[in-house]
Amino acid sequence: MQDLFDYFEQFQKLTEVEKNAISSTCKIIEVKKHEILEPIQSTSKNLYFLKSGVVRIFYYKDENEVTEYFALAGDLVTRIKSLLTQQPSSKAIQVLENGALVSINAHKFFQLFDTYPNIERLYRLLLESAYLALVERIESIQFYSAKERYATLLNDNQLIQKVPLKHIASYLGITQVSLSRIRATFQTNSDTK
Amino acid sequence: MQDLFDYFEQFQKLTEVEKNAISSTCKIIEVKKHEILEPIQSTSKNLYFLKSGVVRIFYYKDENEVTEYFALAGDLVTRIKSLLTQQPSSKAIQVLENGALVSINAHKFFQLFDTYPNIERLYRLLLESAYLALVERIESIQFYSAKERYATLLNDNQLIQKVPLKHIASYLGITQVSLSRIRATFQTNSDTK
DNA sequence: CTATTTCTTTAACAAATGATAAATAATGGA
DNA sequence: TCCATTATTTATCATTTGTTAAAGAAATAG
Repeated sequence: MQDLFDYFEQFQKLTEVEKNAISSTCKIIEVKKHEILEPIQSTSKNLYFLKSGVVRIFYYKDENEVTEYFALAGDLVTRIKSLLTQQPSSKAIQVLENGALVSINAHKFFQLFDTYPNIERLYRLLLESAYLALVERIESIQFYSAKERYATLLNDNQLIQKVPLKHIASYLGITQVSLSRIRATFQTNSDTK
Repeated sequence: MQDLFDYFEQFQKLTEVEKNAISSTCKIIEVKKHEILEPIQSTSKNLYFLKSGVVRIFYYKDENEVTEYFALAGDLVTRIKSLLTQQPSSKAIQVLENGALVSINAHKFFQLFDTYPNIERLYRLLLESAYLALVERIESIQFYSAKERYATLLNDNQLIQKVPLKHIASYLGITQVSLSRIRATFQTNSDTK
């Protein structure tokens, strides 16, 4: 669990008591490639912290899978809307590479807030950080071409090596064919446009 | 200030003491059409709650204005990245229709968190709500055509009547010419696709 | 190791959007 | 009210992305 606390403490310093309280809401689970960690239509009960491996969140739009989010080691993974509303989710969490994650019982974790304001603060800071990341993602989606977004992914991420390109395509909001075309232009001409 | 508290109490019930504490961080200001409330390159010090009028957040991408967000009465307005990082913002807040807003001093407001965990909770719940709205916006941007998004704006919003179409176009991530074309198809044929 | 399935690329054509220019329409200030 | 400015639409052509189909490459199960 140390890696989880290292991550948390980038946001908020925690006492041993607080860490123990958090530990009591967590368990470590191993996951295997292709496994559906949380299926579509289930109601989310957990937050996950990815220790190793790769997972994604995806959903269907008109028969087609759309990947909404990729997580690598050190990332948090949640179907947050379902978690907060306790409604069934239209999204699923799937494992793309074998790994291990910390599963945090959200109900128990949220209950800690009344006793430990510092844990609520940690959570608040995590949310702020996630919020900022989303704002940047919106700018990237809305105001950059697919080619520019792919170029950014190439720089930012080890993702390209680890996940099927069809998932990358839907994550970028384009078809796989279109992504192939874009990739082809990167072979010869390494502009970004 | 009552409308602000009505809004807040949808998220978290507040005591009189807490409301007074919040009031001490606020002032009401009147704003006029075209006024730049916070210019580009300034560092954001305030959160705003719009009592009346219309404002937008915009920035420049390659000489072109891009509208990121519209706020109507009852909405919160923040350049959140700058507010949280205290770095100069690449974005500006501009008034589109005369109105009034509650300006909340962020530094003072955040300081209340140590004394009033309930106010931090309120803020946390506001963040959660804003986060969910962003997730939905991403889905809307990434997986619906400009035409579908415009149709949604038509239904959801009084915005269309109140703000110049060029701002709507950049908000939708398309050119004004393209929006004009889309609007033309709505005259004859009221499909959405 | 081979066969089958899945993934990725390529091609050809269609549809949507962008860029530029010009024509109308609407708005705001003197 | 009239003029000047700004906003919106229309037209034309270029570019990007989508769709469908098929071929080639890679991964996986038996």
